[in-house]
Amino acid sequence: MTTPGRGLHGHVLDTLGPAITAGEYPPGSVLRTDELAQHFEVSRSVMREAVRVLESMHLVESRRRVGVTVRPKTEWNVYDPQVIRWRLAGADRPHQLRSLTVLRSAVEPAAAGLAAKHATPEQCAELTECALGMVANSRGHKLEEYLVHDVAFHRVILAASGNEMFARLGDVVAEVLAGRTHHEVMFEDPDPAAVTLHVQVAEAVRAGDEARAEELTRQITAGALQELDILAP
Amino acid sequence: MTTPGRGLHGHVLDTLGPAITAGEYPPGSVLRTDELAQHFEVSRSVMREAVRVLESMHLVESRRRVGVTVRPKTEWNVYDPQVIRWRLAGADRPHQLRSLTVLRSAVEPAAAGLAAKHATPEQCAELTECALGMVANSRGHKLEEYLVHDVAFHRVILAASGNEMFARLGDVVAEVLAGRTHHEVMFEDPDPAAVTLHVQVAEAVRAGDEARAEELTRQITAGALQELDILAP
DNA sequence: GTGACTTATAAGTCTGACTTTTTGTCTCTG
DNA sequence: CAGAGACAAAAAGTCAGACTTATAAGTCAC
Repeated sequence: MTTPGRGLHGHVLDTLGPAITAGEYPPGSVLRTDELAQHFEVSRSVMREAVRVLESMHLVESRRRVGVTVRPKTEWNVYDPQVIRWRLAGADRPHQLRSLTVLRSAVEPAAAGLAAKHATPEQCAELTECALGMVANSRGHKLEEYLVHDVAFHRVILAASGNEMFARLGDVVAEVLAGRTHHEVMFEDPDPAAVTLHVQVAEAVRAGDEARAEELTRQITAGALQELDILAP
Repeated sequence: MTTPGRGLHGHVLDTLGPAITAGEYPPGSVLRTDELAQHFEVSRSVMREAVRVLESMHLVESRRRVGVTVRPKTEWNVYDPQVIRWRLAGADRPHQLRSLTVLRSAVEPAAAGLAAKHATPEQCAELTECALGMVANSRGHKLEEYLVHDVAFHRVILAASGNEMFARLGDVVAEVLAGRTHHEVMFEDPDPAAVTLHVQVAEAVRAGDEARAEELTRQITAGALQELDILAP
């Protein structure tokens, strides 16, 4: 996670960003730099820096004589980790979680397949270690410990794929998994079948069995999707 | 494409961004705001805005008493369209194209499957229109016209999936397809088999045949991957 | 060598004046 | 009355300079 509030402009972003991504300002809304600066009690320079950042995320557009206009949702940089975090913290958290889970379902099987081809011995070892950690914490309401190993497992898979675009989705997957454990209904121990699947994926990757690693991971993500459908049909 | 050079800080970014993403400044390199401002002949306020943007892309980190340090590649926001564009324009263009093509291969089949479920009649119509446009321009060195329809086709698929994360990859796919036509070896007419596949995908989506749309799209992206392997084994 | 103190440094912040672009309006003319 | 052109106002953009703050690094006593 990046350091939040590193400076005044960071504080402004921590308020404005969530507000915009939450849809508090409908698309086309016009903000004025000076007014915002007054409202947040910062200088115009600081406010301008904040606006520049929002602009780089395509959340707003700054035009002379007009002001800072909010862009429609369809133009936002929805892959920006900061934007993802803001949206996960806001009202459309469920919708965002669903989008990300669908993305996961597409990416992770492919990543697992590549990992079976490219994973280093170290990564294989790490993978089995994570899987064992999941097994060890799969019973007795040790959800937090389980989560740590689950996140680590998927991070290793994504990194071992050798594709940097996949690797950078590690944070996203972490958010989704953490969200599931912390905010959704997850009082019970994790599904034993899912735990077994993770162990098997680790085996398949170690064995270099591309097709099997992909298929098993597909089953894992299918489970995650199913879980969503049960919670919010 | 976003408007380039919208203001002085934009011009600075157009130079600094490509330089950093091209690896001209190795990770850990320290830049100083004042020096940069002098070098680009802009005021410090402008330079600071540019640095803030680079910081939001995780390309650099600004710390007091130290300066602006370049972050390692692994921390960059590689999904930022701007970063993608910079890297595609630079030296590791081939590497970047490969990464994006692999991402495509994971995402597009899934998107096509969802599109078969969710596409509106209008989107289906648009899709067949695009496919027909591809057929019409598949012979006689009309590569530009073909590209336009090809890009439109994949954009519609991604949008029709109903998943906003998928939809926002439209620009990425457009870049990849354009790159293939413009910069890689592509003197001949497109592969007739690929053209046929597109027509069939349009049919499958219209028919609501999820599995078939997914499988056919998988064949399309597999072809794109194979193409890469031929060009750069 | 270790710890506390000092200092130099570069980012961070604020302010006020000035410039530039753009849009809405107003008028002039056909 | 409509269209073209001139005008004025508004808001972002730019700049320069002074000041503050955090902190890495060096210094000195112990």
